[in-house]
Amino acid sequence: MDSPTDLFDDAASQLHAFTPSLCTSELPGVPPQSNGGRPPATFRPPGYPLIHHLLQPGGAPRRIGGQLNAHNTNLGAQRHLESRIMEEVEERDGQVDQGMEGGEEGVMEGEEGLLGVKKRHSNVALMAEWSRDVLRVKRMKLESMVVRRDVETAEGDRRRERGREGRRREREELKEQLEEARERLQALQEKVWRLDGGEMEKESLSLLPNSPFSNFGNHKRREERQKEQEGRLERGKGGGLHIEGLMEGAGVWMGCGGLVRGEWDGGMEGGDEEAEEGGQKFAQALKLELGSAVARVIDRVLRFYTETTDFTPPSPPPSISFLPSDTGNDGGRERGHPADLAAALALRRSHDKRKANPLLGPPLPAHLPHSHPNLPLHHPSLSRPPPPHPSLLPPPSQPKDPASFHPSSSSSSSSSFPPPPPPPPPPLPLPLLHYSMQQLFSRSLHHPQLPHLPPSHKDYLNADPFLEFPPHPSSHPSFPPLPLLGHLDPSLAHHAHSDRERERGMRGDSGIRECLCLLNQPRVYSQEGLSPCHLKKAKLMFFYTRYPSSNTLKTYFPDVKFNRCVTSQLIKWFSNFREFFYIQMERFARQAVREALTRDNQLRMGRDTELYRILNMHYNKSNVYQVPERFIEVAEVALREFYSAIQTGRDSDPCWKKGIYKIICKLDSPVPDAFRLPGWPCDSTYRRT
DNA sequence: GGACTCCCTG
DNA sequence: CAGGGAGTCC
Repeated sequence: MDSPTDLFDDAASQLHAFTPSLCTSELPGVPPQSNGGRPPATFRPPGYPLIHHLLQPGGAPRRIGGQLNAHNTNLGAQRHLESRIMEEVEERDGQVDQGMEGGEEGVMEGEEGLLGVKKRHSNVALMAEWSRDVLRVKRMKLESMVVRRDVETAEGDRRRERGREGRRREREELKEQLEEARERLQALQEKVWRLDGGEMEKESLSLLPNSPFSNFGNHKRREERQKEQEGRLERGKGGGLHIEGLMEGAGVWMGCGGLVRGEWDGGMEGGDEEAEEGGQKFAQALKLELGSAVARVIDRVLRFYTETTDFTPPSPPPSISFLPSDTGNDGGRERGHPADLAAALALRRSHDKRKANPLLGPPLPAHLPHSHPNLPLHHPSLSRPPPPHPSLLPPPSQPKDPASFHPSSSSSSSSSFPPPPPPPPPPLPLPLLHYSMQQLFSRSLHHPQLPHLPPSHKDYLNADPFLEFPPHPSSHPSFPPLPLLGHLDPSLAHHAHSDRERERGMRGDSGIRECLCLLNQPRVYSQEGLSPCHLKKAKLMFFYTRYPSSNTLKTYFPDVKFNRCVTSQLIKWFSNFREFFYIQMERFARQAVREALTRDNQLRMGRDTELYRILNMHYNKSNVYQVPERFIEVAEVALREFYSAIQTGRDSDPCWKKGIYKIICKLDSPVPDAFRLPGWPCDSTYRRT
């Protein structure tokens, strides 16, 4: 963690372990056990994970941060711009010659134009966008250079014959084309800026005259500017860093510039073999330089925010800090450590972008008591075997139990409703630098330090006996996120952790854990009303408790400011849940009576039954929470009670359901502690990412 | 009387 | 899912 490159690498690796795209379902054909539910190593190899795509021969325009959230209005325009830029590069394939040298100069100056804008633009989010734009331009340049080298090699013989005169003509044509391209780029840039809210200063467009395809030559001017920039960077260290310093000081192209002027140019001036050799050298050096330069940029930006946040909190309580003060001397845990920040940034970003996405990874009840002490296993009116009833201990993974109760069991549709497959994982938001920085920091400031956690919130960081993993965590959508595991059950976390450690080259994740710890802390400001997220949580809670007390509700909705209205609304919700539950039970029980399904196993609610599907659809619509076995047991009890009452004619009594209600209300089980987490399950922090 | 629940209705 | 009436329990 000494060099910025290492730092960047480490942060990226940590991000890797928590990125939402790391879902096997997104990568068909990839054995889950081999990658732990994450993409194959080729997706982002160690070394420069985030810039790997930059170094692909074909440019591999896989946009790391391409998946912006829906409310980012720049997304479309930026993607468009990017693709157009790539087209520009491809258009020049086979045409680019030494004239590009001037184009490179244009890149440099274009960057400076960008940087000049950044200096005036304090918006953090935009800065991040800018940084990506800069990187994109650089990538484009890299690709054009590689393409140029290939073209040079292929056309070497021909060029030898044509001689210098032909090249001169080519160069002139190129200039024209480049000029044309420059204008198109300008138009695209203007579009982007307009989308940015139009608050860019006119000067921001200074990029355009200095675009990558103009201003041939003029090295001297550039060097002077570099010196000037370095000077500014030094000054910035004294009085607060400027964004320009971050970017310029990274010296992304300084090393390459030397190569361009030296070996590359020399090769071009000399023989063709020399040119080829120089080109290869240049390409190699370019790769290396680009990798480290990007790392430096990231590092500087992160460092910038680390330092900036030291003095910019709007009204932070005295005790507030990003990380606990007693986290030891681990470098990765240092307050505001860039790696930590990078990880947290990505988490916050994914959080912000996937508010509406389904949760992933809630627990299953582990060590679940398979028979409740008050569980009515056998109704006297039913000619069933005495308890323990075998149907209350169903094999959880029965693919298809022909004897299971199917609501429309007479039809072939009875088993045609397996639980729908989990929805595809949300797109991968990976960029490190965006408005999420602001989100992260503003939110972090609202989080008290860990030591200030109220006892009740420290408790739920402990192991939870009702947490359980699916048989194949790596491939199951309910696999909880590592941080949650770590908080809830260290032993469970260990298993997942070890896999991730292997993948990440045995790097520690203490830093990211701290960040997640931070994000998991309760909000200082309670919410007045109930949100759809609360409704979602309430529905999932129904899997465990049908009759929660108001105190229980208060416990499990810590981020809600309770008043009479909110309390009664929550209670009303559960009343509605029960109503739906009982209606379904009665409905399917009556159907069973009609079809004379008297055998025990015909009154079961397997996971492949219609009844299960309906209940799952109602309480777990996104189907990303595995219905706990306990709930299935309770539902089966209710089903049998209804069946028994109907079969024996007790349903003629107006109060015939009351006995059933009384039985069911005794079957409540504890709600997993994960439900106590504020923001759960909607907060992406708690999802498998 | 307050809290809670069920039932009905929209 | 919410509103409201009616019933029950403490």
